[in-house]
Amino acid sequence: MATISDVATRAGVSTATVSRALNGKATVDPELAARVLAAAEELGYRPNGPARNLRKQETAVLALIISDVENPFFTAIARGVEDVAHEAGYSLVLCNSDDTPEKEREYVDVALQERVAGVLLSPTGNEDTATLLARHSTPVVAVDRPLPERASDAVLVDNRLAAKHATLHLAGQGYGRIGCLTGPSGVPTADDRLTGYRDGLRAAKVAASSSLVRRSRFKAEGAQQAAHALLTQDDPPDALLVGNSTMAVGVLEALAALHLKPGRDVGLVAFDDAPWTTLLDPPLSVVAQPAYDIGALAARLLLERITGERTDTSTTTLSAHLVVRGSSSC
Amino acid sequence: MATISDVATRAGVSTATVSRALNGKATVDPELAARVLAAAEELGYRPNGPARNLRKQETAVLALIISDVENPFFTAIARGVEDVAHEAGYSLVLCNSDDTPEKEREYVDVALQERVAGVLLSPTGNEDTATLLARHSTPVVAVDRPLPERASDAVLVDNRLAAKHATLHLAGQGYGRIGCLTGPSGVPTADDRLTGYRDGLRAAKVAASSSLVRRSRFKAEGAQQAAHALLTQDDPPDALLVGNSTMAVGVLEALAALHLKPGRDVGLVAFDDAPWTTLLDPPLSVVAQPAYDIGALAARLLLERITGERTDTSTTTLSAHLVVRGSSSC
DNA sequence: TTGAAAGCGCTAACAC
DNA sequence: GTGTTAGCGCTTTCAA
Repeated sequence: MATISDVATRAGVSTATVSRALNGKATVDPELAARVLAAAEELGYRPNGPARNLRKQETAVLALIISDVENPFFTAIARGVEDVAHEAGYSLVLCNSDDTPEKEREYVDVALQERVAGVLLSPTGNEDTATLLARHSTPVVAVDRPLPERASDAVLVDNRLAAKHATLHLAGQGYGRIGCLTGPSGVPTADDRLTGYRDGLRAAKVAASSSLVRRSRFKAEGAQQAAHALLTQDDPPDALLVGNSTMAVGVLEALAALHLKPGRDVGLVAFDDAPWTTLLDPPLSVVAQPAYDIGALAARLLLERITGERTDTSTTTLSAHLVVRGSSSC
Repeated sequence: MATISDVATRAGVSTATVSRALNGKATVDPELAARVLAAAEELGYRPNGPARNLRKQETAVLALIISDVENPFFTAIARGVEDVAHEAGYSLVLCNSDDTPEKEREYVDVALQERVAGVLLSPTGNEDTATLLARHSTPVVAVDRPLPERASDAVLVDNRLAAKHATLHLAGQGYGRIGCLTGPSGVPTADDRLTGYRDGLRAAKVAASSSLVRRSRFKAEGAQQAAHALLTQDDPPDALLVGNSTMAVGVLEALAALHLKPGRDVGLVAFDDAPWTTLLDPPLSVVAQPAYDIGALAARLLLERITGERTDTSTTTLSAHLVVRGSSSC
């Protein structure tokens, strides 16, 4: 593959001039610049990224570490990040941590090695990855979940408030035994939603009971089992606040298997809007999170920090909004 | 950030020894190796990726260029690719081409610049990106769609046959005016599905009519409009083969707006299985594609080519299978 | 405005 | 088994 000196030879100039011409530096004779451009074109020259990165001690790459690209919520975030990154001339390395501290740690290591310009991290709650990044002074923005014990930029959603609103809504619809199916303990979003749910019960003066709360991974399968257990126990809930749209699939399957109809038999509100929620009968009430915006904003913050435009740390909390549909009214 | 010579100094050895020790070369005195490891650990040393990449003239990075990560089919592919890549110690750069030749071209340029080890490409049908890659002898594997006019590795799905089967199934269920809603002209998967649909009509001896065929982007919105137009015209179809699950959302919305029920009023089969398809009433019949496997296999092929284990080009065509549910029987 | 030359951090000959 | 050294391809002083 052609190098900068091949181009220089062909254009009859030095490599310095080629570099300057190709990078659009002002101080280059137009005629020489044209010759350089032509030579580069003829040779199909592409600057060697690693060489440039080494020399400049910086790369135009961001890393996005999320739990799972197959989760539509994270996909939307990824899309937001990618759009902004691409716009700014940055590439995006995608990493699935599967919510395991080991994989997260491994990916942070890769990011550090490759000297990525910055990292967007939806942390598992594992402390050392954050300190690791800090030690190497790589800019980080926490996405969807805060970084434990460390002041860093973060773009979050007010899950607690959203869960409270959703719970109040269910109570207002006349459901009296409202349950909650949330994600694993220790995952901030899961915990916040549970706390918000309890806030809601309290505000609505509805009795809380630990038998109405279940946790599972943020996946359909676990949620299905948990929902089944919840609905077949003594004194089952008559409504359910569900942790995300993937879990909602499991819950809806469990309901169908028990011949229970959403809304009529069991009131339902799930976190995350998804295109298919309106197709159900009845359509699913949801807490819609601005996932794309989270990603786009986080990427913008990260870029600002990378370029040094901003040095103070900021936590932005976006709000989610309740979309009431048929599944939450008897 | 600590460099290899910092580690060398601290361990009291040369940089060569550090390099050897850290890369697990056999010929290093165990005691020295231990000292090196300790020094590296103490300094929080991370080898400089760009420097190593420059020196070795290779990177452990793959690029995945797909039309849209928000499409669950591509997401599943991405996940398959990432799992295999990660297993082999490779990172993955994610690129959304939005099915535009310009963005695709742009991303191929980036991949070339960064000297990625290989590219997984779901091409728009634009010829020059393929030749570009070939000119620079970067290994490529085409994913989901073949590379135009060029012998390269490819992992495809037999869309034509699958579409034929689906159409035959609809005909067998007694639908007599079967329509087809597929993707943009020129996108091979869209065209193949249309061809297969026509194969099916012919085999079933059902009359074909161009008024029963519509195209739109592989998105819900376009599909909704197209479906609406199709269903409100004179002599509307009584069944529809739909191009993918995203389009299916649009079609189902259009049906609901017209108070038409899938199955009873309009038979429906859509490409791509999705978790929510079983939640509908009636559940949606689909053509399930092995998306994760496509990604995983493509990544494996690419890695084999990168390492030189394989030099002959191969085209693997996986088959999709029809999953009959309620939406395709009156 | 242009060129010569140093050097980013690493690995791989090569010499010892 | 270990050290010395060249050089990957680029950008950026520094001189001219």
